[in-house]
Amino acid sequence: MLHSKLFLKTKKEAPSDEVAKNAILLDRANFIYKEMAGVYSYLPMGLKVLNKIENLIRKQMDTIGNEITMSSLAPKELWEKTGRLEEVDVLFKASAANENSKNKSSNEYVLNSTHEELITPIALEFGKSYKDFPFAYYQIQTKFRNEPRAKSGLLRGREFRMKDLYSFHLTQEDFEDYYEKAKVAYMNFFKEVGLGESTFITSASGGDFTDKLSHEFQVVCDAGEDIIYLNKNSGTAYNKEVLEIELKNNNLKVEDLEELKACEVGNIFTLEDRFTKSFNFQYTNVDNQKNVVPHMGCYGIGSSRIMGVLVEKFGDEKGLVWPKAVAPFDIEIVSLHKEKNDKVYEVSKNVYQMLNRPPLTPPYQGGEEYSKKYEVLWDDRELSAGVKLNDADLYGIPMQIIIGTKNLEENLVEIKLRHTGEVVKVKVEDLEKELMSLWQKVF
RNA sequence: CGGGGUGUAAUAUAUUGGUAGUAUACAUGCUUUGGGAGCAUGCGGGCUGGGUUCGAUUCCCAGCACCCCGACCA
Repeated sequence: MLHSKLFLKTKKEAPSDEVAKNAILLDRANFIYKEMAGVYSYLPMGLKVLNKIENLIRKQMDTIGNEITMSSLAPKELWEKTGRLEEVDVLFKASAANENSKNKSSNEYVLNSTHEELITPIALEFGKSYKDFPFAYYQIQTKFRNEPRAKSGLLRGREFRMKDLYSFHLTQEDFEDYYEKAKVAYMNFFKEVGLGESTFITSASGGDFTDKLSHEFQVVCDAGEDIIYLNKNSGTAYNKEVLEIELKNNNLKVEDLEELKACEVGNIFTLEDRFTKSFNFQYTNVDNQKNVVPHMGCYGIGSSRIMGVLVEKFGDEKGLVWPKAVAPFDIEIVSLHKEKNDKVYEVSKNVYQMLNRPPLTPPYQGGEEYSKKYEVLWDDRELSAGVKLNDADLYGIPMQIIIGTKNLEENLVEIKLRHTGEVVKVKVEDLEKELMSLWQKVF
């Protein structure tokens, strides 16, 4: 991708109305655009990051469920049926009533904050026989919650991206087995996205539905709103709200645990028959008897929140720093050319053509030749060196190849690793080889 | 939802009860190119409503928006 084709203009100054690191850096770098409190649009590079995060989620979820997309808008009757229309006070309700319009429809809708009300009627169509079970569906979608207090950039929004998966089972044993599989898939994802070492599964209260199984996935992060207690010996952690019980159950003292600030990036919990009952979701068993499906589980990951957490954890004073698994590009060529026909420009162009490959698309498998190449952003703008070097640091692309007149006189270019600041000078003809070994060092 | 703070140009800000200034960005021209270049010219501004006043961007009140703390977080 040529930088000149990207539609953006970075900002030198932080926005006056933001304090959160993720909000400031993502705004300055033009990854996101603020529409209102807790509501952001995603600009080209921000969308690339979000998509990469969500594709990593897909990769894991495809091992335990089928992807679908449900509607954002729901008829309010579905929510009435479960009694949650008035119960959930973060619910956005929409009305089609418009006195000035010829369309006299006055239907009322819900902008879904979660999709139990949608998935259960869908599942009911297909889960007719005991032979159909178990099964699971997931989606990655925009959610709407009228948070009383949206805050901290992408960390707590009123409109945000989330993966939600729902599973249906006939026995407790089968449900628990699946629940553990989901945990594994979740931790695999957190490892891949660059948060493996700082993500902990914490037991938590079951919310409004049940006091049974419920777990949160907490990333240790100063910007987080939650407090977790980590048992360093066992590697297990507890949520503040269940601390007392867990201390008792595990025969521990508070002093044995480390208190840490954390941000909840995922949760999984037991719904039992809370929703299958509401919709009278019945299946036929082997004896030709009808029963309500007894076990349903719900599993969420906040993909846009993860983007914010990554910035909070890895961003530095110069700007964003992305793990290579989700960076908008693998490499940025910072081309300090004077004009579009000088030597620096020509060398940059050759390097770009040598290294660049188009973005991977599903199923995300390139050939061997393909795997030796990279997604490259070439800063081909005719701007001063300082602007380009600072922008490159701000974007946080893992590797920079800096090509300028001085080094080129000795046939050298620089490779800079963004996350360590390490700079290596290499001969132009050795560039491809050096890149391959340095790429391994990028986190 | 309770408490606190802030609303001036696309962005960041200054000043003032009487003609609103600077920087960035943007446009044009020339000079520049290894860490946010220089000169010149140009474009562009007081959240909304009410009150006080001869006169309000400034003072007062209300609303709205945004940020922070708390409550909340299905």
